[in-house]
Amino acid sequence: MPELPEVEAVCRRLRRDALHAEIAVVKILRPSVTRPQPPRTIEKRAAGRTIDAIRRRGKNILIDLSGGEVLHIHLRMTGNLLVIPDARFRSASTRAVFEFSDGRALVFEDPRALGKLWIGEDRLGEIGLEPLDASFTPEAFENLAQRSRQPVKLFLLDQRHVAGIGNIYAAEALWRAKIDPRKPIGAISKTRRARLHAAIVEVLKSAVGESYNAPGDNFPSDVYGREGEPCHRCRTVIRRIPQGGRSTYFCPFCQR
DNA sequence: AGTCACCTGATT
DNA sequence: AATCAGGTGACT
Repeated sequence: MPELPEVEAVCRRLRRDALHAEIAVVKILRPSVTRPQPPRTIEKRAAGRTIDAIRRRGKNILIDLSGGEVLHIHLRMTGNLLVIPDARFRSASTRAVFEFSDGRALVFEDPRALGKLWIGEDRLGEIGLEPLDASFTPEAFENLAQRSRQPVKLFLLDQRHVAGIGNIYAAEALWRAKIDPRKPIGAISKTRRARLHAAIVEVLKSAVGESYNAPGDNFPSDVYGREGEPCHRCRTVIRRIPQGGRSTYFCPFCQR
């Protein structure tokens, strides 16, 4: 599921469904998802508390509990968080259950079990700018960009610069801005970097709405996953290349 | 900047 | 059987 737009959609649904709920019992069904924190720590410290607020920072979900505790969740590749009407309806990929006192439950679903849950300690580290905040101005982006020599695609995936962009939206934003993903970001013209800034905001904003209405899998894509298919602008065949151990999709004609 | 590790499931 | 996957952290 999750890049910023999907994580934001999860947060909005949780605000709708889970706010003010009281957590009665917590069950970590797959201990590895809390590593290196012992599952018991979460089970004990979250039980009996009320959900006061849901926040998002990049792709991280922060759930404020009564008494000042904070539950942190990262969905990684295949995680999802949702409220189910009956705590007994969990599936084979349910990795943690937060049973509410009214019988409903907040469940952490994750087929691959790569996601992470922990309580307490803030591990956000050197997290970057929040791309949908007013603080993400063209100037703020320009200041980061002009002094980096990283290939622009890798720069966008690096959460220390801008938080929340992943493999799909990095590809989509670069396609929109007509930039070669391999080019060092510091070597791109100021004009094109401004176009990239705008493309990032546009792509993320439009995806937030879509993913709230269609929870799950549908993401809009002009290039991502379209290797061998024609570019929507110029009909050139979309290419796939490895970058940083992952696939980058781009149009070799438009993006130069 | 590349490679592996963490995991499972879908697809070739 | 091999490769790929919307992520990231620890290595080299």
